[in-house]
Amino acid sequence: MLTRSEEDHLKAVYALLQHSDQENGRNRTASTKAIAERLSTKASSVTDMLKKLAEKGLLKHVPYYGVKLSAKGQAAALRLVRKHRLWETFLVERLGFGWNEVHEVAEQLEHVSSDKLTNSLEEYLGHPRFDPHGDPIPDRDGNVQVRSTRPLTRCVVGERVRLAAVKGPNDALLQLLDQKGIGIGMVYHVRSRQVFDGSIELRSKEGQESTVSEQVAAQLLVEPVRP
Amino acid sequence: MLTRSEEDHLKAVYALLQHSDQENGRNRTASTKAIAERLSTKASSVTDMLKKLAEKGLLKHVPYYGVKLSAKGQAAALRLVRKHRLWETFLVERLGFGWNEVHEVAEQLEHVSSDKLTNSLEEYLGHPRFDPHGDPIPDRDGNVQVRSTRPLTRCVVGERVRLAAVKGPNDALLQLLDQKGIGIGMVYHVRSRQVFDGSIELRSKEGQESTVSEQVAAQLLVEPVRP
DNA sequence: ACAAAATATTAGACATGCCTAATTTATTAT
DNA sequence: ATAATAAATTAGGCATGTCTAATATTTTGT
Ligand SMILES: [Mn+2]
Ligand SMILES: [Mn+2]
Ligand SMILES: [Mn+2]
Ligand SMILES: [Mn+2]
Repeated sequence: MLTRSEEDHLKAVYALLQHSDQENGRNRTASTKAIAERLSTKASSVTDMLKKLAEKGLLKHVPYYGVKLSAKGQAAALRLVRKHRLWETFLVERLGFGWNEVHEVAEQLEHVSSDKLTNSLEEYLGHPRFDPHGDPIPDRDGNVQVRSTRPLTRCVVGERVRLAAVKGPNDALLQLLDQKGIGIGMVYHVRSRQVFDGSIELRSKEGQESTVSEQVAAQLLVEPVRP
Repeated sequence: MLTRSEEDHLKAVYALLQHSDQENGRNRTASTKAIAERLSTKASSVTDMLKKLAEKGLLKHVPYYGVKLSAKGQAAALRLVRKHRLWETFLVERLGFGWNEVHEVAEQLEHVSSDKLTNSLEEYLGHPRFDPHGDPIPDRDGNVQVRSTRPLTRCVVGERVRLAAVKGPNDALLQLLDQKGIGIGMVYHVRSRQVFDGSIELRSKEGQESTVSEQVAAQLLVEPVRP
């Protein structure tokens, strides 16, 4: 049985390792400071918790270097991520929450422990594979759908892409996207890219034109359109 | 902001006061020992918590006598009861849980704090007025439906009654009722009552006959059938 | 290569919530 | 009315999770 704080620490480590895996090479390690920032605590508190989790065999801690998850820790983190994203999906799909309103509540709901609940919820939602922000929902065995996405900033003019996910589901960013009518799953034609500020002009399949700044484009993860 | 433990203590006090109000006269008080039993803790821990809650103005604590809820405490308890019963309803109605499987999970879910979540859930469920055990769900202002129910043991032969609620939703009891096909809302004709053991024979509107022991009958709360 | 800066850990403290054992107060039985 | 019993509180202790300040180690900049 893990406490709420233990679970949150594991999830933070998992998220940071995901990020660094994607940006730098494989096999990076999560830093104490980054974990503390993500959880709004202090580095010293994180060190304490890392020692505790290492003793429980959930992660490997090399003092002054950082941590990696053990198989057990990875599994626990994935179970939490699974619950978080299933609840987010429930809140948006069934209760009519906006995709920018779900994070805090899911942050609480994810800690409810009942396998029957988690699996029933998944079934009730029709086994969704992605959450409202486009992030993949791990299945009950901890398998995560892998997709080859890249930021919209890496696209060239003329490409057709589908918006797969939003990187840092920040509240203000999600509201901006709502206003522009930009949403997960939509397909866009990259019309132009300004040299001056890096802003990008998009046109949806339905003919809707939108311009996004470079800052926004960097947060939009797109995937190639199949056909 | 109340902690989980504070909330659970308030709810225990509320439940005990409800019980004693119904059985004895009005204005009874909840005892330290009863609270401890209900929460599976020790009396000394309860005393600590009662002092804390009294300082916060949530209840009135007269040492060596017992506690009553203040208006603030009553409101907080009712919010918790509301969430508990809404979640139980969700689990049964939407996720297909059995009515004997919901308590533990609802015990966790009730502590998730988000008014938007609670109210959306209520609306999603179609503003249910009773939970799967027949207990009334307080509305967002803390109003609770009052019904005049009595245990089946107080009925006389020949009466027609509707099963309104199950008193102590004990797991084994609920399973027994499931097996006999007895459920909330069903209307029964009281056919006979044995002098020897107090067992009662019932016949449902649909013609299904069931016999229940006195022990079971004492837990079945019934209300008069409207005509 | 070294000093300065950044990052991490340790030491020591505090709040919370729980426990056991000892003590106080209330209830009950004779 | 008093003694025995039950219930409640207090005292003292422990685990958890957090903090600040002091110290250790690594990384960075020149
Ligand atoms: Mn969380
Ligand atoms: Mn998400
Ligand atoms: Mn609870
Ligand atoms: Mn119930």
